[in-house]
Amino acid sequence: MLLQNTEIANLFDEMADILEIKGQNPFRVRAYRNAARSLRDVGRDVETMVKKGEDLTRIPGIGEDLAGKIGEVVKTGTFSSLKSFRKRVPRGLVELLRIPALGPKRVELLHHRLGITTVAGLARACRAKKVREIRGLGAKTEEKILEHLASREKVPKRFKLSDAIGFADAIVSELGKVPGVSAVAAAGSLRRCRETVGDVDILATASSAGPVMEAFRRGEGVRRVLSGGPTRSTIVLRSGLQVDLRVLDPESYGAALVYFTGSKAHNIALRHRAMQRRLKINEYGVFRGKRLVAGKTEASVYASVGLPWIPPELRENAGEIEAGEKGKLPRLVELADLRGDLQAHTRATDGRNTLVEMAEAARRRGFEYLAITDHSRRLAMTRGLDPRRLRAQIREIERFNAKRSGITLLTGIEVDILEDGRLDLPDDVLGEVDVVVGAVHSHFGLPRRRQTERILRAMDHPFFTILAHPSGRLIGERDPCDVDIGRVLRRAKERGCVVEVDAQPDRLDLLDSQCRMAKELGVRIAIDSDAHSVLELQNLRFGVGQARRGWLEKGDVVNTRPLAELRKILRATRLR
DNA sequence: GCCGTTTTCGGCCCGACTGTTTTCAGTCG
Repeated sequence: MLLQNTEIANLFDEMADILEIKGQNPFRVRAYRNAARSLRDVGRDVETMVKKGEDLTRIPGIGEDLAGKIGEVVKTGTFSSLKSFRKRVPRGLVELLRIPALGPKRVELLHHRLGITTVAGLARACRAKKVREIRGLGAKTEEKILEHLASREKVPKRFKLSDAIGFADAIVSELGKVPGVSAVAAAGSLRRCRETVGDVDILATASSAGPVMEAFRRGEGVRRVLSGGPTRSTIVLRSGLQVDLRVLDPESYGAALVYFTGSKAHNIALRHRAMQRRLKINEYGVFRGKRLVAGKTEASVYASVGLPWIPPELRENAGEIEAGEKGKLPRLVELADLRGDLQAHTRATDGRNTLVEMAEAARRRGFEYLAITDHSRRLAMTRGLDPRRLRAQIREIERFNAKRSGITLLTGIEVDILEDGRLDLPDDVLGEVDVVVGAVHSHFGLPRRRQTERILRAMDHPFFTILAHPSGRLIGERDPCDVDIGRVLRRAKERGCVVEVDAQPDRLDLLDSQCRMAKELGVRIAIDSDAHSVLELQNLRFGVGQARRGWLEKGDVVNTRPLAELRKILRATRLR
């Protein structure tokens, strides 16, 4: 759905890179970058908008000119001014911009003075110590480039949210013990619950910055210190994760938290509002002239520009500011709202705990219900259930529920959606369980039309309850299937079935933008752990984060309902 | 190249750190 947007955004980013290297008007460069970001965030397919003749200039950052260029891309796959600029700038130069310490000025310098046009050429020049001879560059820069080129294969570019949170929590807890520290918190994309995190930003307030900076740079697991000033330091952990620490005055804490939580686009929009009110926002506070007027808390910063506090997950400049202005911010779903979980596995297939262990872990979490949804026979490597074994499990669950142990198990199955859209078990046995979770586990590469029809057909099955991990992506490993998610969600609405946010940290599927689309369509959502062990019930926090990024409220999520109400919803999904 | 309670021209977010400089440009977030 939004593939086309991303492709156009990539072309605009490339144009911005080229213009930057050519030393063009920086504001023109920024216009392309803003437009690219806007396209990625807009949540509507611009290709469709173009074909329907809709007005693209209503998208923020898109004016007459760029609207025309988008039209050109939809028609031809590219736009003519990009093509002519590409001829004037060797393609390799754009790649050089990705190297730390190299920006447009230095790339142009390297090109102009040393004739460098490729990464390989740059590496040769560095080894021959030619780069340090250029005025404005030096030996340190040369070494930094070589070091980066040597290590860039080894280090993953972005970290999964769950991994980054682990590292961040450890550092926050260590820094909290340093004498004189009054507050420590992780900000950045981690706080916004982005599915992956490029680096971690940590803020601290302290009576004196020295000791906390010292503790940070000497901390456990620090591979190297990239920079270290009196108020800011950057380190790289052995895992390759980069972490920034900023130490501030308590009076600035809220302003700094806003600033370093981002997103960048959200902050820019806030500063625009501040400018209109003749205020200035920076990481130290909100200022009228030189006078500090707010900044101790986040709420004070937002209040200074006439807004309520905005939850971090919404801070993407994707409508949250307008919603805040009108008092229409969503009351986002919270982890504590969940009363149960509708996808979990046991040792019957590929889970690591028994049905009773899973039930007790869910009860300890305070859950009222848990659906047991092991795999179906098609997934042979998990020893998927055939009708006989599924019926045996149903009996086992009935016996468990008869004991009234403080939690109710729902019977279920995660049934494979076959290549042609049929389900992997016969209708009669599917009719015997409470929850039929349909999932694609094979033929991920079908062309869009067939993949979409396959899922639609499966959802039309009379006993279909929940569509599991609809895109099938595995973060960093497998791209999403080519599915028309808009069609799938519209059908789910008509059909009355539920669509899942799978909370596994490498799935987080539905994607955030798709959650928002689902909400707008009024599709019912389940946030499921997809736990394969008792520990993995904790995944739910990531699913809730994803749902919050998609603006979902308690009322949108079926497993916030008490059991009796949930049962009604489940029964209503059955077409016979 | 975008945008508008500063409205069709003239602005455009802003501060920290590094490396190279000898007072600052470039990069980064």
